Amino acid sequence: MKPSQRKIEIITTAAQLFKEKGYSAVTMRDIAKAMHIKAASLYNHINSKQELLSHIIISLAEDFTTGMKEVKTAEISSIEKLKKLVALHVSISSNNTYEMASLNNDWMHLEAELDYYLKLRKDYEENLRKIIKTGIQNNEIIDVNPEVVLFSMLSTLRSLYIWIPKKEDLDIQQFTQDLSNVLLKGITK
Amino acid sequence: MKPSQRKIEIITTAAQLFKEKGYSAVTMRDIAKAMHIKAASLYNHINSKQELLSHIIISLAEDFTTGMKEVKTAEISSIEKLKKLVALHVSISSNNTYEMASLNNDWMHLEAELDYYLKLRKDYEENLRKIIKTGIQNNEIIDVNPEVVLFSMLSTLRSLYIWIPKKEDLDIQQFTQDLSNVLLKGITK
DNA sequence: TTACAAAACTAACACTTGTTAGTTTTGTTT
DNA sequence: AAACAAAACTAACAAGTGTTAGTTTTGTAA
Repeated sequence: MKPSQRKIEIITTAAQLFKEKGYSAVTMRDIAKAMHIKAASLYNHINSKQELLSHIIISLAEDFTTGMKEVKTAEISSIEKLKKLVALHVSISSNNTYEMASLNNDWMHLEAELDYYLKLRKDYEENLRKIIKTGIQNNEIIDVNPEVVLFSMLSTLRSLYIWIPKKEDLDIQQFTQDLSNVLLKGITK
Repeated sequence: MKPSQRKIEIITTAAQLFKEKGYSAVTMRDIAKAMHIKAASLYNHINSKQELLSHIIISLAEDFTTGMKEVKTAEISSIEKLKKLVALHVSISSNNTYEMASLNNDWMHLEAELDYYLKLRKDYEENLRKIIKTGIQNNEIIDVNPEVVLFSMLSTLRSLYIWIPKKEDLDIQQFTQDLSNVLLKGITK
């Protein structure tokens, strides 16, 4: 059973508030007020506050997992794979700026689905690590500690949700290109 | 009047808990329990929960401000300035892994000192932006959107506190060197 | 040993939290 | 107009929140 329209509205409102103050600091009364109803009315549509967080984070995490699966099985070079992952992150982040905040900052407040989330994240990181290591073996990527490359890329990609909405008239395609250049080719002449 | 030893212990304990769950999800009873005392006893040493957060964030932010002031007035190339900033972030982050979490994730819960914090952060970002722009004009840095460079560097540097403690026997000097290479020269051969 | 301050304690406060139960309103279909 | 479900409401709960007041314990200096 997929969520009703009203439930989706509640989840979206919750995500917006979670981005501003974090899951723990947002009360059910805050969410209700933003929707111009009373807190108790929310429970005609949802089961718990936790369910809101869970839906926001898990569906996003699964989007990333799906994207990674496509990239890693593609028959392209390691560098091309990394470029595709940059595009994946820009795409998902620009379409889910609120939800990405929860994914990054509130995952530790997951209860029932914490283990599942952690597995998805670990798998994602290991796939990315493999791509980088293969790239080094292939001589596509410089011979530097792969952990540093992994860390640096992932840090930037995970912060996109903060920056994208700050730039009003952002050309997503141009931005993706620029970011790929900076991340892969560096900034030095 | 500088904080007493016991007050420093409370702040440190608080910072550790804030890193795990965030400011809002940590109660005074949590902090007290971690110190094997009762919550009310904390108030013999501190004035409020807010004071804990404020001390953690503001003193760190001022460290960065001090570091930036030294870098920007140094008579070195733009690239050298960026290298110094990488070293500054690695140094502060590795010595304050708990506190850095609050700086990154809980600044919005500051009350009296929110405006001051925002000013420090804005000034820091503008100084970094200036260094990057000068580097582009100097032909030291490739001609790409400086906002993308700023964003990419800062995202990575701000996430150091997550990664550094995960690597147990990390050679800080080597790591600083590797990170500078990856951020400035890129990863492509 | 007495005196005193530092630092712990117990008890309680006013308020906020997520959530439930039961009821009324709203809107649509017969 | 009658019937029914969807979605709002009021009222309340048990538990947890930061903090205060007043008291007792602990450790140290006279």
